[in-house]
Amino acid sequence: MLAQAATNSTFPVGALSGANRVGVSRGAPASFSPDQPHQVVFYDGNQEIYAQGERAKALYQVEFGMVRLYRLLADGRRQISAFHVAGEVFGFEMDGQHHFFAEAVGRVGIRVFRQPANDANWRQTLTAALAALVRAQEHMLVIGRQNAAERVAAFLIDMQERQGGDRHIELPMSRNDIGDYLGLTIETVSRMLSKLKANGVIRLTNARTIEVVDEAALEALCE
Amino acid sequence: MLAQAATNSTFPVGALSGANRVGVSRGAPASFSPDQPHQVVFYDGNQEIYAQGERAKALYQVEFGMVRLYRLLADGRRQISAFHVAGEVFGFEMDGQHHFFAEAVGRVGIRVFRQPANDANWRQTLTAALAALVRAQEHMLVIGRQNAAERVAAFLIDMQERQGGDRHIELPMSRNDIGDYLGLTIETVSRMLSKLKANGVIRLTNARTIEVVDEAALEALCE
DNA sequence: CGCCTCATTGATTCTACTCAATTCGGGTGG
DNA sequence: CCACCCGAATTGAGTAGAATCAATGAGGCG
Repeated sequence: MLAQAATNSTFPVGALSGANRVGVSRGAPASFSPDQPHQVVFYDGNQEIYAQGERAKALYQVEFGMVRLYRLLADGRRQISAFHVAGEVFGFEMDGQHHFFAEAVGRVGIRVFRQPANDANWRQTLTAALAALVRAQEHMLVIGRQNAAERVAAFLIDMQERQGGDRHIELPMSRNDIGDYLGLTIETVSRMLSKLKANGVIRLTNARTIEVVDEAALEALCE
Repeated sequence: MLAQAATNSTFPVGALSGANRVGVSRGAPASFSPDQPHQVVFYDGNQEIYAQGERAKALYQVEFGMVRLYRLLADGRRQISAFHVAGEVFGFEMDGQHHFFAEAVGRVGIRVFRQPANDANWRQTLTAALAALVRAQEHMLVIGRQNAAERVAAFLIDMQERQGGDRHIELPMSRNDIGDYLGLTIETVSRMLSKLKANGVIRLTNARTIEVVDEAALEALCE
């Protein structure tokens, strides 16, 4: 498990705000701190946080870094349903079981809340769950009805917003992850990024660092 | 709005159970009845229950019939994020606003709960929200990573389970709805159904009534 | 320095979309 | 009752877009 260390600082709210492109303010919970001693656990990149089918025993809040949630088909096809960044809560269960895999994308710090949803923290839990639900439903629109270029553009804008709106975006995840999130192959993701670059919409400092040059053009791609 | 009539019967729990194909028991709430006088409202087919951006003022539980939730892109492309059947709760809001459209598929009865989530009903609300979340995440796997045949097969199995597992399935929605749910065109949906029919997997009594002949073959398509 | 993984680019294939033409079924009115 | 009409569904032909297969390039690390 490799779970290391444990601090107990007050939760620093991630500086994540701003409305997304379809006019929904993301509503990450301002804080999430049930009255219990909780701890921060660290994971290295690609480490498993929990597995599908595993007995759920806690909720998790990202402290720093990024987490991916995904499911697999029998033949190995993978769909990443969400990336979670600082401040976001994940690990909701139904029937006491996790229905997805959760893994660290890079090194990540996770605050663990071992007590289940109860009368004291229900509101925070519900708020976090609804945020995840709205996000999931919005993502369905992207993967169900947008073409490759639009998906990549939507992804970049989403990442940009979640990193504070700066023109320089850091992509902690691989092309493979992006593909599995957008329902595309890694080649198509790469091609679309190259096209955006060729059209002067973005600049690729390196494979994992992107600068948005023409934000309007990027947004236009999202309809 | 056309909202008609109002009864006040005790809620009859829909006979909806059974694990879905990926081993998740669907967890529709056994009941949902905050201690308030609530009423059943009836809608005709294609009537709007609420609109995107509309101020949210209630939660809704399907009494009978079917409801579709969807979003639109600027150019009219539509993604249906969920169909809801008897017993299921929808209409969760964030920031006091609905983020989706809700419409009756055919004639439908809806129990309306006007009071917001509170200390008395938080558990039921959370359970319903988590059920919707798990469903949404599972549907992402279908539209993100499965081909047309697999999507249609998954849809049929899902409908079958939600109607009690009988071999005879009633599809209250149009091919257009199915397409917008699965991220396919109506022609592709039709072709896949024809292919399943040609292969002896299903029988089409009429366009809206399907009999599952070879359940194993259907499930095999879902991986 | 060389290896290994990740990313990019190219050539080709194939799935699902688009456009178009029937067909089917349900409802209406003569 | 039957003919007609209209929207929904099916079927067909051709095309476009993303997947696949394959080769090359760029970093990062021992």
